Amino acid sequence: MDKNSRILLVEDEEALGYLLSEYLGMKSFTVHWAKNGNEAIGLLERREFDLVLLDVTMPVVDGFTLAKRIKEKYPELPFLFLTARSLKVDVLKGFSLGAVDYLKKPIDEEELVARITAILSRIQVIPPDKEPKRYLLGSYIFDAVNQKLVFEGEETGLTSRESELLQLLADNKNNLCSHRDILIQLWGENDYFNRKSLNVFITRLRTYLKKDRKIRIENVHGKGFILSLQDN
Amino acid sequence: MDKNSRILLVEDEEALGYLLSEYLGMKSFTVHWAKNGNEAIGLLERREFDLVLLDVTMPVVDGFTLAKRIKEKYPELPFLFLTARSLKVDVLKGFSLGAVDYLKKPIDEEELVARITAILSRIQVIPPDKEPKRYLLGSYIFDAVNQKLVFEGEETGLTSRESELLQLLADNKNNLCSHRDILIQLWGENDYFNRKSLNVFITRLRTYLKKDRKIRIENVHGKGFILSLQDN
DNA sequence: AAGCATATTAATCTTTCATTAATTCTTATT
DNA sequence: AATAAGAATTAATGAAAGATTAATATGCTT
Repeated sequence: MDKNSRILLVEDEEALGYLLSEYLGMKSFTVHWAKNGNEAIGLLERREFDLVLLDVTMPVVDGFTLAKRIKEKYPELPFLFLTARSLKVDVLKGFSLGAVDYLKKPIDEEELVARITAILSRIQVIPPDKEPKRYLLGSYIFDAVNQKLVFEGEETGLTSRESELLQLLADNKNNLCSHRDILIQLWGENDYFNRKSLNVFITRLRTYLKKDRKIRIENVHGKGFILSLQDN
Repeated sequence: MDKNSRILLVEDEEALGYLLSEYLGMKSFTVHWAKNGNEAIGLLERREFDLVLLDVTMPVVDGFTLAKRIKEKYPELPFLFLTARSLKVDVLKGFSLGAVDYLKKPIDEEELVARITAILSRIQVIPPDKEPKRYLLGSYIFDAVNQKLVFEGEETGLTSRESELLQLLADNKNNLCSHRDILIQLWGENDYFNRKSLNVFITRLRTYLKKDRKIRIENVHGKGFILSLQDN
């Protein structure tokens, strides 16, 4: 129905993933392509989607497991499977997990678009009042949805990138976030230039956070960053 | 929800029609079997259904034609095709007529049930929640029903759009309303021009609201707007 | 059909922000 | 200590988004 719907594509095969994201992009959907389940989970945490397109056979976190998690955390978010596993038990399992559709590869692209469109047009457009997601970071309160950082009542607006990055770090508080994961999650690609860009954002977050010494962003040389919070 | 749902089956083949109505009946759906398009039309007028299962190839009134009539007269009633015609053009035609699904014969009965169940479970029960019609916005009182904004006894009439927009923002006071949600909610579509239009209205609301500094419409770059109210 | 209120489109100007670049500072390795 | 790679910092840039004002179109009411 409404163009510009945001689709999360979870597909580990390079070729098919590329093909689909290009094709759907052409059809004026906004596509984010996660190459594995963990990437998908991260993206779901910090971006909004209207629909998820799931492969079943994937390493690490398979599609069924991912579907289960989606159903738990985002019960209103429609997802559908696109898979080579056409066994009846798999189909039934897919639907029993709450899938809206179960498509068998190879799928005709036009039919895929028709089915996606059919699904989206049946969705209620009532914005699901997303609760402000807040993190307690020392004396700071970080509101990820509204992109605000509050220190003693004084609030600072964050840009989208700043906010996404801080959220990713906060979700892994006191744990290492590798360059690689950060770049894949937020930039979609892990290359030299994006890494430079990441450094700039780290610096900016540090300046925002320097009012409370208990919280800081540490660097692990050659590995990544840790948002470390000293308790006491 | 899904149990005991009323299904209208439109199928001219005796054998398949019998089989399906028996099977679906066993699964505790209430099935009415129409053997041709005219019968179906008659039944639709006399009874209520939750879903229609349509064959395409039928004498007199074919499935596509029937689908068109259903869409016109009962736009909310979901229908799906079950047919031997698996040509791509037919599939696309089916969806373009508003079908929820398009199944190719022969279909596994269990899968059919799974798909029907999936469709029925997505039928939206729109909660008739009563919106508050009067809002306190700092020193302003906003009366959404009468589209009035009152500041120290002095009232300003708002236009419908202005009022709708302010109400949406007020319902999400201190929380981000994305462009997307605003546009879809108020304009029905999220495109370049409507977005420009939205900007104009934001400007207007801001001029109305500038008598009280505690209330203001903030912009979150690339995301949307926040009606922010400073307490105290 | 004229006149008014309202909504949309257009045109112009301003601001924001991610990225790139340039430079200095750190750390690890030899 | 010398070197190279990684990291931090600051500033510059250009494209996109937003704000504002004005002009046009749409639709009612009389």
